[in-house]
Amino acid sequence: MKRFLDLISEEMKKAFEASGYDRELGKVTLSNRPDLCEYQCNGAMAGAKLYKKAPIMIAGDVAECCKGSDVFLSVEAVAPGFLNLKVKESFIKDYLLQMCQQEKFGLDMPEHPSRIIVDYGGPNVAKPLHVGHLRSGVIGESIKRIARYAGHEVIGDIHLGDWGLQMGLIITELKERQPELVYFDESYQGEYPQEAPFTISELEEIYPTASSKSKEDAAYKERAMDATFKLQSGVRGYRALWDHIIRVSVADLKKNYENLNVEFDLWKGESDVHDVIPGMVEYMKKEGYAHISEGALVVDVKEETDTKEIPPCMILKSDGASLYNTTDLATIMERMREYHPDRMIYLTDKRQELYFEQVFRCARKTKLVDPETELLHIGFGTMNGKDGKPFKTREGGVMRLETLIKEINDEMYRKITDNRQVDEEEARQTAKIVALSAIKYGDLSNQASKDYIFDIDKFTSFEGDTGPYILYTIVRIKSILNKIREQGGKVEGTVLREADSESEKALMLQLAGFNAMMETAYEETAPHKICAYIYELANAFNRFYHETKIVTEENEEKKSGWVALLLLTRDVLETCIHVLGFSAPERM
RNA sequence: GUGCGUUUAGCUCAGCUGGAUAGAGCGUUUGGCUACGGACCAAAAGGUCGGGGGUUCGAAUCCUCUAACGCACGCCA
Repeated sequence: MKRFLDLISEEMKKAFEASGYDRELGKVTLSNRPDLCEYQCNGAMAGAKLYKKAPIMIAGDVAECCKGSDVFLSVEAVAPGFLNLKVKESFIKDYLLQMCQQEKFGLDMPEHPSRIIVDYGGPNVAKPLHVGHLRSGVIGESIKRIARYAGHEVIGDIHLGDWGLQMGLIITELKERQPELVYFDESYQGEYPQEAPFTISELEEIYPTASSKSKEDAAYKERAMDATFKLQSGVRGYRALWDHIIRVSVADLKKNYENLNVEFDLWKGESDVHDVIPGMVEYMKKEGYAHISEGALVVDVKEETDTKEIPPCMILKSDGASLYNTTDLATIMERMREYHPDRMIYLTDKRQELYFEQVFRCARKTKLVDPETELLHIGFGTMNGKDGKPFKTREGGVMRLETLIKEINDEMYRKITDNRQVDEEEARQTAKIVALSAIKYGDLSNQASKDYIFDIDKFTSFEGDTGPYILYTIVRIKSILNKIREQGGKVEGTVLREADSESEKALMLQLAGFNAMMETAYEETAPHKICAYIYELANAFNRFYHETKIVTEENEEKKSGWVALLLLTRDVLETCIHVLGFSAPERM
C-alpha cells in the first residue's frame, strides 16, 4: 500500500505538471506549522529560479489547479511561496479503511526478503550479565523484530564468549579448590558425572577470583594458559568441565534474557569455529592475503581513499594464538556456508567501530563474503548514571543486570500499590510488565549511537515521554472498549467514519503515517523513530479522548465509528510496542 | 599526533535529510475532576541551535576554520 504522504505528493505533482511546471517540485512534507496547515509543499520556491518567476506566482498557479481535487480540502498559496495543504476527511477515511483491511496496516512486504543475521556481540559465559549487556539485548531484539515485521528472515545469534583464556582461568581455579575431582585425573576412562561440580553463583565468584589471581601470580597465569591449551586441544576431562560451565551459564543466561523478553535463535559461540580456524588461516596464507608483520599474521586492509590510518587486521598473534578477529572472521565464513545471509548486523559498544571496520574489510578482501553481502556494525553508546559517568552501583561497582531489573520492578510495584487496593499477585505481574516497558522505552527512545543517561526516576515515571505512559494509553483504550462491551455495545465489526473534529482528524492522520514510519525504522535500523511515533500517537489519542465522550454518545453510527478508531489505535500501538520488545497489561 | 563522535531551553532529548514563529518531556507558574481511568488535558514562561566565516532567495541542517568534552588508534574483547 502506498504511503499516505506519497499519495498526497502524487496529487501535488499532478497539479505542478498541469500548471506547466516540473512535477518533481510537488514533493509534500508534514507541516511544520500545524496551526496553519496539515501538510506543506515548498516546490514553488525551489522552482522560482528555474522559471524566473516569483514563487508566489507559481504557488498561485498550482493552488488554482488543485481546485476540485478529491484529496485536498484546501490548498493555499502563502507568501513567500508556500503551499499550505489540508486533506479531505473522506480521503483520510478511505486510506484508513484500506489500512484496516490489509495485512500489517498496509506495510508493503519486500519482493525478495533478505536473510539477516543479528549478532548480539556475545556476553561471556561464567560472568554475570551487567548493565553493559542491557543495550545490546534491548536494541538487538528490537532490530530483529522490526526486520521480521518488515518481512525479512532474521536469525538472532547471541554469540557467546566461551573459548578464551577465561575458560582456562575457571578450570585452573577449580583445580586449586578441588584437585580430587575426577576431571583432573588424566588416567580416568569412565563416564563423567551428569551434575556440574559448581552452581552458577559459585561460577560467578570463581571467575573474578581467578582473574585477579592471574594478574598477580605469573605461575598461576601460566597454569591457566596451559589449561586453556589443554581444553582447546581436546583433553577429555577439560572438555567435560567446559560442557558443565557452558550448561550452567547458558541456563542462567536464558533465565535473565527471558526476563528481558529477549530471545535468540542460535546460542553459538566462539568455540563453534575453533575447528575451522586452521583451514581459514591456511587459505588466507595460500591466497597471499595474509603476511607476517612484527611477528604476527596480518591482512592489510587500508585503502587508497582513506583519510585516516587503518591498521592491518590481525589474524594470528605472534605466539600463533588466535584472537577475537580470528573467531569473528571464521564465524563470518561459517555463517556464509551455513546460512548464506544477505546481511549481518553486529551490535556492540561503539568503541569497537574501528575494529569492525578492519574485520569487515578483511572479510571482503579475502572473499569470505560475497561482494553484495552487507556487513553492518551498530555501535551503541554508553549507559550513564545521572552524573553523566558510566552507570555504577552506589558502592561504585558494576551493577548486575538482575539487580537493576529488580530495583525497577520494586519501584514499579510500589507505585502501582501506592494508595490503592490491588491483588498482590496481579500487582507483581503488572509491575514486571510496566517495568520492562520503562527500561526498554527509556533505552530505545534515544538514538542508539549516543550515550544516554539512565535515570530510573524518569523512566519509571508514568508521565511524559515514557514507556508507562504508552502502556497507560493502551490500557485506557482497552478499558473503554470493555465498558462498551459491558453495556452491550458493538465493538467488533465497527467501521470508521469521517472525522468530525480537529482532534479526531489529527489522530487519523497520525495513524495514516504508520507504514511510512515503519519502513523508515527498518531502513535506518532506528527503533527510536518508532518511539517518537507512538508517543505522538498516544498524545493525539489522549487529546481526542479528552474532548470526546464515547461511551455515552447516543448517535450509534458516530459511536460505532469511534469504536473502530479506538480499535485501530490500540492495534497500531500494540504492534509498535511489540516490535520494540515489550507488551501491555490488561489493567494497570 | 591522526581519525571519529558530541555540543539545541535550568535538566534529559527530538528536529521528518535546506523552508514560515527551532519542537517535546521533566522542572517552574496557571486553569480544568457530579472520572467512558485526572497515571490525563489545556495554557504560560524559558533558546545568540558551542563560536567565526562561507554557499543559498532561505542554514540547527551543506562547506570551511576554530573551541570544549568524549572515544578509538597491531598482538584485549
